[in-house]
Amino acid sequence: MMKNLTHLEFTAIGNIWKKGPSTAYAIMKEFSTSPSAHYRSSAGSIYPLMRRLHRRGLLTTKTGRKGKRRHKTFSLTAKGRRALTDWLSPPLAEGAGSTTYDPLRTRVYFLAALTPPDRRAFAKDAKQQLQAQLSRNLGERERYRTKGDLFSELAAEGSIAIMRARLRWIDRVAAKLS
Amino acid sequence: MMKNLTHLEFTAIGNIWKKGPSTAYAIMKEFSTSPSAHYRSSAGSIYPLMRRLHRRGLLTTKTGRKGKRRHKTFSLTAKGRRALTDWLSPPLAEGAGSTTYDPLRTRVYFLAALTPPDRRAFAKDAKQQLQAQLSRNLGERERYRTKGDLFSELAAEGSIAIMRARLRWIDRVAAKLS
DNA sequence: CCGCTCATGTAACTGGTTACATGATTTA
DNA sequence: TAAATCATGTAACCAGTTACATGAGCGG
Repeated sequence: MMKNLTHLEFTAIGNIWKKGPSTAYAIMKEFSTSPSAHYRSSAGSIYPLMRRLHRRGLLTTKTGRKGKRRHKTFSLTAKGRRALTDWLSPPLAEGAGSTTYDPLRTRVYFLAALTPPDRRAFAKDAKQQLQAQLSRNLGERERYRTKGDLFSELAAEGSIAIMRARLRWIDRVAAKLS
Repeated sequence: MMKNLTHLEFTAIGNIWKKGPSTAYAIMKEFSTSPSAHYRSSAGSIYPLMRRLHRRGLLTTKTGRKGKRRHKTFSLTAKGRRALTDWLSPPLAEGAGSTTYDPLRTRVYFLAALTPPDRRAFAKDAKQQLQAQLSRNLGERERYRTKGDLFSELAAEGSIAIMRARLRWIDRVAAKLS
């Protein structure tokens, strides 16, 4: 009955559930401050998305004013709430546990196309990027911890675990290159 | 000068470099047998993609025949080869080392929307999916090992490392839920 | 001879990107 | 008072999805 929403749509719904009634702008900001590159979404995607969810009956709108500035606040409907819990409940959509996309890994498949010194340069650069990202993720977890947001903290621990695994892996790759 | 190709385009180029001249069909099959959900591409994306790369001068075509059946074989040009090495060389495109998208992690952010028993059901299902995927990844590595394809084997080790990290993480999540 | 695989494509659609455009309010 | 932020949107574009369509060759 409820056909497949995109991951962006689910995340928007989830955000509204978590933070309460929000403007499209607030959702957009939330995405853009996320450490994951997947959620760097902009006005061009988020405003049509909110309209879509509204048309589908997952959100209600209320237009407010603050001085001369209007703003539209979106709230979850019962149907929207249900969409969220369905998304979180088994059976999880195929692919939820499947291999994630990793642009570094994809590159390693073709690393033989480089000369040995260039391969090492690749590994070095990759490692630096991973380390920089890891410290950002550690900061993110701290912020959630101090806010007392347990589930976001657990999620952030997920990214940390993955970043550490990728770091150890890239070290192994580098070791094989020398 | 060489503006951004998509990850799919780079992977197609990489495949041709690795396997030599290939038909669009062969590339398509290669993608569809990949364990990563990102490469489940189909005719509708791959044929236009190859044409695009050809128009851009990264590939050349040669039309052959086998009986009455025609097939177009694509080969890498020098420019295509250069696009591949550029893609693999530092500085790696921003985001190559950034946090990867993980549909399980995204869900955990909103897990508080479920009742405690449903949260545990989520974790259980997630774990099963991860385990199933992990064994597929182990098989993949074995296949590469026996073929003697070192870099693909290293790449496969990357997915294994990540899958294991996710498994340990989901266990920690499950532990926090009880 | 039936069904699968090889092989090539097209057409309609859709979600997301980039860039543009506007204007009010807040802050340095 | 200038710049940043809040807030809303549109328009052109593009890559990838789904579904359709065709036909040769091969193995059981």
